Amino acid sequence: MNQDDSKPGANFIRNLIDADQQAGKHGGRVTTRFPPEPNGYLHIGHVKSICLNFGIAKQYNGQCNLRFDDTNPAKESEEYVNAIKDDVSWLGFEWSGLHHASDYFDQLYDFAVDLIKQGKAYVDSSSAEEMRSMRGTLTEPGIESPYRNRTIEQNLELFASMKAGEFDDGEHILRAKIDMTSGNINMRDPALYRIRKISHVRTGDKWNIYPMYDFTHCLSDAIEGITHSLCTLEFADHRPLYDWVIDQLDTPCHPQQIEFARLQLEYTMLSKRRLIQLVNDKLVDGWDDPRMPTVLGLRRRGYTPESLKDFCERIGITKNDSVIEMAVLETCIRDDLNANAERRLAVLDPIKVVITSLPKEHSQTLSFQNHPQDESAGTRAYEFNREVYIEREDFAENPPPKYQRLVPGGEVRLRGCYIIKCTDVIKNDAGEIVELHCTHDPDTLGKKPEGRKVKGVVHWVSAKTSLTATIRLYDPLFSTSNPAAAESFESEVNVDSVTVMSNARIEPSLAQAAPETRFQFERTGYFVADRIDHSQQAPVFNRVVTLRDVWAKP
RNA sequence: UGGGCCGUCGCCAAGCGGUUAAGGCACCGGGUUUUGAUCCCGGCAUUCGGAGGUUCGAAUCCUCCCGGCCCAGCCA
Repeated sequence: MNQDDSKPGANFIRNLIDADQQAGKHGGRVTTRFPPEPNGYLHIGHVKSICLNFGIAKQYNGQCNLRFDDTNPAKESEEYVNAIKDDVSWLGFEWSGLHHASDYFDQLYDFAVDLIKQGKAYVDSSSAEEMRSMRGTLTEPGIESPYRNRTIEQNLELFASMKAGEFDDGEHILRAKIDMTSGNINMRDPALYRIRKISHVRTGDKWNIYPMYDFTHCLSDAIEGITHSLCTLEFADHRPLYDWVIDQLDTPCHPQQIEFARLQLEYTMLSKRRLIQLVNDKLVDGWDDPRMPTVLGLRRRGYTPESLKDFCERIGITKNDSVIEMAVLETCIRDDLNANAERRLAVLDPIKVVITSLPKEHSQTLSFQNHPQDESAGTRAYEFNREVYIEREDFAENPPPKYQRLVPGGEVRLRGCYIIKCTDVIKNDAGEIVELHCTHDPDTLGKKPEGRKVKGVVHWVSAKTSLTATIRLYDPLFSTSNPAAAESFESEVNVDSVTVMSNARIEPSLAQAAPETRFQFERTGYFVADRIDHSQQAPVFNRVVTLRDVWAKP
């Protein structure tokens, strides 16, 4: 429904790039990159960054690379690399170049040697603890390492030996020689290379030393000709170092690092470390659990790429430390599915209704519209019999005020069918309602009843032709709006966040739905055929989101 | 209390010296409706964290103050 090329909203980064374009910076070229570390699955926070980087490249007819920041072999794996590529593709983005920071290890090493030759980097043989104690504190300057004045020749030799594997992890480290008294701790002789005698997914055992983020990222950007290097706010303090490294070395260009605020969403938590914890502690069923804020989780839940992109467009890009309400995300998927999902009937918690005014063998084929606002979606045949199921909560013996569904002696319309009147409530020995007896008004099919108004409309399925299905309903994974702020976020987990309706009844065609097909089950919400568990024999649907419901509001 | 960053409606967010201070979400009405959905129409900041100052004119410039976020990995 949305025209795909609607103008993106203004934000400070686009304003800045407009100014760069105006000034002819980079010859008018715009190149961005999305640079994840392959140490976990992507979540909706990454989607914000992906939409920004790819969106800007598209807007300015530029390029956007996908680059894996794989400089810490201890944490990274191929599994994550593949998952990240799948997620970006599923979102609908195509990267211009696919790179790995490890592709640049040779060049990076040469840059480091260059720095040593300029006297701007040195090998420090202090232990990690010693380094920490010499770094100073937030308010006190650090002190210089006793190894800071080694000669260029000594440094060159030591660094070569580090590379050759002559030392163990932690024995030495390559540091930039900047300023131990800087107010910015990142400038107090930051580490550039550390010894890590473990093999790397892509470079195997070739390297005994691996470059640090601060040395790698800026140079990788420069090597790729990135013009605008967009990252989150916590890297703002690293920008002076980013610029320092590039300024010392002979690089193809000097990208501009620009920081924006990370996404924060209510009732969830976007921290890789903690998401891993949820998975490992089995608080969720995996990275693709429909309650997870991961791309895989949102996908399985039924969110569409379009809805996520719409979400990113709506929340904007700023440096404000803002927290987005869940309602925004839900509105995005409702808007998409309202326009694009076909309607079906399904009863989550069925109760049988016998229409006693109809003969036992009554069978009638009705025609239902697949979409109320879109004729082109067509119609489908829908069978009506003497026995149907309606939602248990659509009948009330003692209705609350303003209840407009079925009550004893009351009338309600079966959606797309007749108006029925409840004549008897059948209970078992325990006093539970097991069945309702109703009569129908034969003169109300496709027309309003004579002389009275019947407000309530209730969805239903035929007892004879409907199929049993499993339908999962979800609530937020956390019971508090800011679980990350809690002492132990795991105690904030909402233990009742999944409700499995295993006796739901669905109209028969639904069993044939391909996995990941989305529908609106009228009056109960938007649902998706589960991409893993759904089959024709055992249909399984997940509720993506409920319909907006003014009546249900607390 | 060192350095960096941020404060515009309940939640986001445009705005960049002259606007009646956009828009979205949420909320509150009202209309249409065989989904209490959708859709439509209307309402919703005389005010921009606070106080001073500059200016004919300030959310936009200056000063001070208040509040919040980030940084002391051989993680990214």
